[in-house]
This record gives sequence, structure tokens and C-alpha cells, in this order.
Amino acid sequence: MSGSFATSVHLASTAEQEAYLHLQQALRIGRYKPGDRLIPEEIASEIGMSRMPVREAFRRLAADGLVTLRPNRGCVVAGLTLDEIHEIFEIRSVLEGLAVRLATPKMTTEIFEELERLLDRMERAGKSGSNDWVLRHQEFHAIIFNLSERPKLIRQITALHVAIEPYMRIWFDYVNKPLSAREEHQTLIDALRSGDPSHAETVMQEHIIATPNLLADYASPRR
Amino acid sequence: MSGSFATSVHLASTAEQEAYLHLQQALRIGRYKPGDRLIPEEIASEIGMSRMPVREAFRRLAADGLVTLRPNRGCVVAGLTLDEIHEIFEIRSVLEGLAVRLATPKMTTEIFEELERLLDRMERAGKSGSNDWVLRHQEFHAIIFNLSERPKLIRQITALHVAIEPYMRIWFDYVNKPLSAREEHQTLIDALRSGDPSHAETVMQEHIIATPNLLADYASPRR
DNA sequence: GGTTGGATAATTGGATACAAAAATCCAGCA
DNA sequence: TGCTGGATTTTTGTATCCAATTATCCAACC
Repeated sequence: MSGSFATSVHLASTAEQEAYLHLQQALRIGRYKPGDRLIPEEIASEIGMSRMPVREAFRRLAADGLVTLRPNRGCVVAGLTLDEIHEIFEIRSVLEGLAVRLATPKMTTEIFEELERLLDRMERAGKSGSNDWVLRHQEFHAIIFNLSERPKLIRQITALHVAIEPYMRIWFDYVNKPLSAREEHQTLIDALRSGDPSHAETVMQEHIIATPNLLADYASPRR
Repeated sequence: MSGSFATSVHLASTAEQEAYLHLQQALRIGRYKPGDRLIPEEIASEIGMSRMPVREAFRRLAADGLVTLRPNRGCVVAGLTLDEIHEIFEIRSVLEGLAVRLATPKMTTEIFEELERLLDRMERAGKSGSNDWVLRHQEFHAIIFNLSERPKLIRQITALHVAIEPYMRIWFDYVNKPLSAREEHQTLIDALRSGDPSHAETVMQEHIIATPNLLADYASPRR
């Protein structure tokens, strides 16, 4: 709710940043479908600027893996193939595994309480059919990996979460994930409570790698 | 030796690509030092183009973590603090660990021979004091992680190698690494020969994480 | 009827020009 | 002598313009 407003207020930032956030948001919620061409002029006039900052935003989106950029061929929404989705989950598993290993000694009672609260919110969002479930789920993971206090690690994991977000939304529509999610994430909390970093790492890796097999329904038309 | 030529021949590609490769190369060999400001006009006239493609190249370099970009403040070479170097090695350890886990079943006699040959070349480059040692070392790792056949994983690992390359060069000047490198990498080969993916993963993780502690001499002035 | 080739239109890439922001410098003041 | 404030200079960000590349469409030919 803050996002759509911020763009018009020009509060903090440059046009390029605005274009980047605008497009990232649009891609995250799946407004554009994989394979769609992003026409600079369209987007530029939509946000009220020229093509130039939009072009630069494209570069950043490409670096995030959200779009594909080919010389003289424009900008295309980067649909992920099943293999690519699987790969992202593989990478996430070791990255978030590392993060949770580093986070384990830093857990406090307050943070455990926060995680439990989020689990409740996830469940509620899931039952109401709200798409917020995906965001709550991301938040749950973010609380943990943010504790690692490794900026680059956090940035990379976050980028992966953003890249798979539209697929998570679709997945949420297909299978009713939230039902099994509760106990799965409870297992994660239990592993963290054990205080054993290696154990927590293993559990996180298994938790993440278990997911993509269930995503098999949604493949992208092209890249 | 092909690099300096390709830029003048305009063989394949756009100006932005040229600027990107030019700057990446310059940053890899340490031509610019951490904290240096990169002035678009300077670089533009140097390669013979306008500021625009250079600006876009900056974006890509920033995504790679090679430079830092702040609004209205220009482009600064991203010096890595010791903490950041350590973090990159941590990330490398799990990423290349995953890669070697996937690569282990794909090893062939030919590839083992290639690795052994590279080990020889590394040693020779090390003894002659040539900076090529860093490149040979990267190649050694690349042969292994390329076998994983995971494009995104490979891309990420490669980006990390590029980011730490100047530090590896300096490190190579300080401590005479190549002496101990031979047996360290031989251990890696042995682990791969064992055929046990988990074991190879563990050995790779330990191999990588052992490195940054020795890099403690070179800290960057600022970020 | 299907395919190839060329002319035309649309789109992208790059250069220049202009506006806005930041850094610098210098004068005035305490 | 050191600090503050404002004008100037420098640098960055955005828009517009032009060139180059690619896509489209239609006609001629096989």
C-alpha cells in the first residue's frame, strides 16, 4: 500500500530508482508474464519519464535475473524453466543453509516469539486465500537469514526470493500449501531451538530443496 | 592479448558491452584501486564513446559488486573490507561446495588429466612469479564448477571470483601461495577421485574457507 | 501455394544538450 | 585564525535527437 504512493510522491529518489522499483513490483506480483516484451516507451510514459531511466532500470532487473536483455532485441520477462527453478532452490538451500548456521547462535527468545507470530499470520493469510501468504513466508525466512549479519549473503538470498516470487504465488494457487507449511516451518524452529548450527543448516537445506518438486505444473513458454 | 585488440575492432558487440568488459578487466587487474572514483567522461573518451554506454556499464559492474553507485555521487571502486572478503569466501565455500557435489559423478579420466595439467601450469606460473597464477587457479576451480551444469550457479561463482581477483593478486605478492597450493589442490582432486559427492563437498568447503584468514594484510581504505 | 528477397516501418542503441544536484571555493564574520 | 554561508564550478541525471539494427509486410519467383 505504500508502494503505489511512493512512486507518485517522488519522495526520496531518482527516476531510475523509481522505474526499477515499479518494474520489480510489477514482476513480483506477476503483472507481466514470462516472455512478455517490456517496451521502454510504454513504461516510461506510464511512470511519467523518458526511456532513458527505464533502460537503466532494465539493466538492474537483468542483473537480478528478472528480465533478459539481448542487444537490439529489447527486454523480455525472464520466464524460468523448471530446471532454472530447481536450480534456484538448490542455490537457496546452500545459501540459506549457511545463513541459518550463522544465525543459530544469535537466536533469542524475542526472535523465537516473532517467528511463532509470523507462523500464525502465515496460517491466517493462507486460510483467507490471501496472496499475502507468500510475503509472510518470505518474511519468516528473512528474519532468520537477516540474523546472519552477512550483507552480501542477505542480498543474494533476497534476490532469489524475488525471482521465484511469481512462481510461489502460482504454486500457492495450485496446491494449498499453507496447510503443510505450518508443521514444516515448526520443524525449522525446533532445529533452531536445538542450538546446533550444523543441524539447523541441514534442516533448512532439506526444507528448501523439498519445495521445487511440487512446482512442476508451471513451466515458462520460453526464455 | 586478445582483449586490447577486440576493443578497437568492434567485432561483435555494442558499446556498452565494450565498456563493461574494458572496466571489468581494469578492475580485475587492479588498475583502479578501491575508493577510486570512476569518471564517466574520462572512461568514455578513453574507449572512444559517450558517457551513456559507460553509465550503463556502471550499472552492471555495480550488480557484480565491483563498484558502488550512489545517486548523484557517481561510481566508486568497491573496495572490500576484510569482513566482506571473508563473507565472499564463506559464500564461495557453500556455492562451490554445491557445485562440486553435483560435479563429482560427472568426472572423467580426461577431466582429471586436465586438472593435473593445470596444477602443473599453476606451479610453473607460481615459480616464475607470474601473475598468471591467479588465472590458472581460477581455471582450476572453473573446470570443476562448470561440470555442475548449473548456469546460474556458475555465473554467481564466477562473479565472486572476479570480485576477489585483485585481492588474490595482492595476496599472491605477499605470501608465496603457490608452494602450498599444489598439495592443497591435490587433496581436492583426491576427494573428487573418491567419488563421494558429500565428501568432495566438505573438502571443497574447507579448502575455500581456509584461504581468507591469510588475506588479513590487505584492507581497503573505504567502501 | 510456399518461399525468398527487398522495401518499409518500428524499435533499440548512442550522442548531444539541458537541468538538477553536489562539491568546491572564497569572502565575510566571529 | 577558524567557521559559516553563498556563489561558482563540476558532475550527475534526464530528455531529445539521430543513426543503426531488427522486424514486418508485400511482391516476385520457384
